[in-house]
Amino acid sequence: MNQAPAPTSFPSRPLPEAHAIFIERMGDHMEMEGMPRIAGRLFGLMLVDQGPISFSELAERLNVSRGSISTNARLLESQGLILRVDVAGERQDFFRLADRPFVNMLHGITGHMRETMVTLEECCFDGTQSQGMTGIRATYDFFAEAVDNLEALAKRLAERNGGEIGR
Amino acid sequence: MNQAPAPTSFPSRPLPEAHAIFIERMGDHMEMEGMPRIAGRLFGLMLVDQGPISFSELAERLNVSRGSISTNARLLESQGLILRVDVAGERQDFFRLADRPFVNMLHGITGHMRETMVTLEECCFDGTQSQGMTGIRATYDFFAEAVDNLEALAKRLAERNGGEIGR
DNA sequence: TTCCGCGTTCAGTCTTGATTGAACGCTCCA
DNA sequence: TGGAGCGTTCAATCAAGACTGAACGCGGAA
Repeated sequence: MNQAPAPTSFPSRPLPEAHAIFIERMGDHMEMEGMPRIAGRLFGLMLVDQGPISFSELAERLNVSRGSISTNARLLESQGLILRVDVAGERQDFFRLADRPFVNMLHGITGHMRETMVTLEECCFDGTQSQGMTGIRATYDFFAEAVDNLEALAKRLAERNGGEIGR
Repeated sequence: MNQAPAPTSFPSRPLPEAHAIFIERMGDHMEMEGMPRIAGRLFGLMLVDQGPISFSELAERLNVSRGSISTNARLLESQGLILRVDVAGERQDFFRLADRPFVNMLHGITGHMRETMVTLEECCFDGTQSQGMTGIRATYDFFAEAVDNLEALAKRLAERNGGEIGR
């Protein structure tokens, strides 16, 4: 969205064309989802090269500032999509893809939905019995069912070893 | 997000407190989802008062300009969340809640995901067999499974008459 | 102790997009 | 035919927040 550095950026260590496209697509997608575009590109890069990749190499291959890597790597880390790891004899931080990034992603989504549900409870259960209450209850029930559904999907993915990406 | 007119706005025809809170919460939620805040508040209003409500009454009750109602009502209409209806002897447009707004909402979500999947196919199936391909395939498969899951949920909701909100 | 490499933070810049209000065109009624 | 009511559109305004680059603080090495 904001300040796209270049329509398509080619990293210093060239990637197969398909990989480069994939990375940009993940940037597009994450941006649509309300996250910084760089976070999406970073996640995309780690999906094609599961690392470990050093902090400064990330900045080079994505053509972004170190500040952006710092911010966005922390973001992905906090969501359980990537891991910060030590590499023997190296002072730099290294990152690799988390073990089940998509399972963790689903948990992040349902976590947010649960938070919204908590704020909705204030309206749902205020004691009064007005006409409009049925729509509010229906909304709450919809959230509840969606959360159940997504968590069931997460559970299924987690139990399947095919759900494991990365090492 | 942008330019919130007031922390909490109370419509000209006062609503029960819980309804007013609910409307703002839906504004918050839709905003988080990347939609205009007014669209969320409008959807929230129609969930508690399923109408038909006239165009100008919507503007009054939400304390926003007619231009905003025009834009956002069209948006919700395009997503199948509300319906524009005729009211006998009235020149104004009226709106009511769609019959299964949440089912339609799910279809909108899966529609977007399918579009993303199409763009991913370009990278997935380019013939080459590089190492990073497994991550790309895993991403694609995750999307496919999530779409199946959400569409199954939509189908279940649609088949249940409890899924019907509005008249 | 000094220097250098490294990650974080923050002020500054810039883009996006939400919202408004006015102008417009349409339709219906007098 | 004129005017009023109605919905849409568009330029202008404004806030949010993405990204950068520089400054900073913290080690470890010389």
